[in-house]
Amino acid sequence: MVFRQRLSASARRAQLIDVARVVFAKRGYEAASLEEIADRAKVTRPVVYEHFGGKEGLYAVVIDREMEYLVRRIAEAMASGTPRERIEGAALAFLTYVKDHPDGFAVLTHDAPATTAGGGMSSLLNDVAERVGDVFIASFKAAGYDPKAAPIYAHALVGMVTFVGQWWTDTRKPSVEEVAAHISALAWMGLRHLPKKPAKLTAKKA
Amino acid sequence: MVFRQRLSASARRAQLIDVARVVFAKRGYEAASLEEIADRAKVTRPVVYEHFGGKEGLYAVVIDREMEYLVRRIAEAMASGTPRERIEGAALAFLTYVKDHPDGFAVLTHDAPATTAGGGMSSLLNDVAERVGDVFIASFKAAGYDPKAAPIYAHALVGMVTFVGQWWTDTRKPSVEEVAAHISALAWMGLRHLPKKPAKLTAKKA
DNA sequence: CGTGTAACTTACGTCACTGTAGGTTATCGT
DNA sequence: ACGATAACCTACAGTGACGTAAGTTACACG
Repeated sequence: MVFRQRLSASARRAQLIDVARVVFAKRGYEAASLEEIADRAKVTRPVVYEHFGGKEGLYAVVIDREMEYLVRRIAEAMASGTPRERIEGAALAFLTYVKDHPDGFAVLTHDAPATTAGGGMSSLLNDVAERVGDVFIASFKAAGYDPKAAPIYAHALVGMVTFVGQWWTDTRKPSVEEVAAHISALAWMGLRHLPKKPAKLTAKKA
Repeated sequence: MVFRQRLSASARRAQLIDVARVVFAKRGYEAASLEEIADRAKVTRPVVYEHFGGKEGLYAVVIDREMEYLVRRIAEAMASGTPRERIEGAALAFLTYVKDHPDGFAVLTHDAPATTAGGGMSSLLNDVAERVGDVFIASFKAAGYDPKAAPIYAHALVGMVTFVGQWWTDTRKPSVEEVAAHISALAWMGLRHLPKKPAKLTAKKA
């Protein structure tokens, strides 16, 4: 006979969010079922409805938490330093997130539910790219580049690190520092001037 | 009273594939229903089962067709020329595909069904990146680079163009040639040596 | 030591979709 | 013109998930 522990509202809420993140990561939004989430939390479905109103509500909370965290980390990494250091820092921050929060990353890469009837599905990471784009616009103006091109580069960089992150999740072979060095070398120097062995960035504190 | 045209087996098959691509593009695999596909084709569900055995079978055919086409186009674009021309050609080929076959592209970017119980979901474009990686390994060896890093760059480039392609699908503002010029400039020269206005590649015949 | 409230469960109704069995109609070849 | 066959449809059974109503149990607090 298992002890069916009875948790406080906030504790159960937190636990459900954790469990939901895992399930959404594994199955994607559509294929995930509240049944599985409730089962894993050793609870029945009505509990989930009580706390989050339904599947969409729970998903929204998970997403919001994850986006918040990721964007904050990237923003911190790009807050100071030379342009090159910002790029490398952002790449490292992103890949570190991929390493330390694989489930969260998986949720962000999977399809979001089709909310608005009009368009298709939007990758959550598009939002991240847009925020990066805002940062780029300022830099582009300052450097005399066409600010209309900024979104292109922002999305390109986010796409780079996202795709590499997905690949790295499977292989896990080179360290994130090494991978980040390669990526930022590509982004900064280009294939034309690629160094034989990119120098790793010294790890940041915290 | 609408003429319920009776088609030959192969014609109906072709039509169903076309319709299915649109529906899978809009809804993603999980949320797509054979019901909607059959309705749009002015047919009832059993017809679909007769031809493809079910949802997975139909999806498999759509995917196979699309992958085949995309990979062929990229391979052609990377078949000859200087390294830089190959990069730019590949980017342009990819973006042209995005422009001319938005539904196919959407299908490829959406989640694939979780076939194997073990892992998560695999983006279809990972396969594309792997094939590009094979091409890169040869070039890397020839140029004296570590071939183990080749997959990183391959995935980075595919991710770049994929993400930008997704963004471009929404905005449709700069022409694909312009976008391809920006992307290949980034990939080749890097942010460090970015030109003020990347030169467009002359359009290829056919 | 009761008692009220928060946490949780059992039970139910509904819906959308899948997959299949068996019957119906158009159309092609002769 | 008329059968044979391919193309198609109606109808049904089953499944899994969503969402809700009403009842039950554990725990805090006077």
